[in-house]
Amino acid sequence: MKKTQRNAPLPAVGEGKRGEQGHIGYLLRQAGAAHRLRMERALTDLAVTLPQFSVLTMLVAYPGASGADLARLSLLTPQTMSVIVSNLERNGAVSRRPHAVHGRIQHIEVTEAGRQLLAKCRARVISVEEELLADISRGDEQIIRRWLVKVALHDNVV
Amino acid sequence: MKKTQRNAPLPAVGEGKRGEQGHIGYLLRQAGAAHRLRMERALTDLAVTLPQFSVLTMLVAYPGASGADLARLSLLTPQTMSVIVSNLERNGAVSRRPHAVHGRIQHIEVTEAGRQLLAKCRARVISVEEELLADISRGDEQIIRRWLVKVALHDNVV
DNA sequence: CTTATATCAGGTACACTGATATTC
DNA sequence: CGAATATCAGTGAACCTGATATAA
Repeated sequence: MKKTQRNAPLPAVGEGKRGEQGHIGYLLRQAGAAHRLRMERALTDLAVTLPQFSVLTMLVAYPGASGADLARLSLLTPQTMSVIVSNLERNGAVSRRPHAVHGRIQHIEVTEAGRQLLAKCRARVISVEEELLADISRGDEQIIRRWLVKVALHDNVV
Repeated sequence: MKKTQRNAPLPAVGEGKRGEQGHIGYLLRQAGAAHRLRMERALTDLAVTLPQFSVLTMLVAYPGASGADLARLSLLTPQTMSVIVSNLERNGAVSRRPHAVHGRIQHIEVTEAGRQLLAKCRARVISVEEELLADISRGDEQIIRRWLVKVALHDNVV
């Protein structure tokens, strides 16, 4: 009668009562959380956190961005971004350099060690990312991509 | 809250060089982060964090789940989940109750105050969630939903 | 004087590992 | 004993608000 309840795992996201038809925000949250956790675990060996990986990636796309720039891109406060950048700097992945002419601004740049680190991160992460699109048709992929961009942008303003 | 803006901003997610065709993981990360931030800000007045909201939601779906159950559902360690539940308990939103028969297990239940709090959270969050599907056709919505569930589940096993 | 930038100081919630106790 | 559960202790990265200093 009372079998072990420990081996009776609760149904997860897509298996519950409302399942696939549940709140879209719930589904996005679960998907984002699952992906984030897989990413974090793929990067633990390299002692790189996901925010750090994200900042490194942004810095390669926009070399010499300032802390304020990065904060705006990530929708974070300058103070929070400063912590992340400081941790990267402590690990030798980036360096701060004062703006040539204009006063307070600090350019942030990826060091050579940082580039190598980023390359390693990408190698670790590639299989995780490939899984995201496994068995998805090109047409569906475009629909999903457009939606993700729309969600990401939506209200940078507000 | 937050302060930003004003200076020539860098192009964001969908506007960059690769834009919509960038790494799908990057797009998912940005979309998830943007949604998470909007949610957090919608909930700040209620002093509820997103992990707390998520746990409350799960507890309503699976009343009396244990900390270990919740940890498995969220892909977190039992210790981490214990912290989140403790914070909810401190705020009177949930209560722990020892299992009638079996020893160590603690059932966690949403209190009446917790239910009311959750209702308020949902009211705050509803507009954020509605935006997610604005201008999305029913057909595309189904494609997106299926993909999100697939991403969320994917490797609960591994 | 106003705005943008950076940074210091302080605090909280999450997330991890490791160790311990209890129960089945 | 081993497996599952809960919890204590400690650490760290990330997030916030508020205050301060500097520069355009």
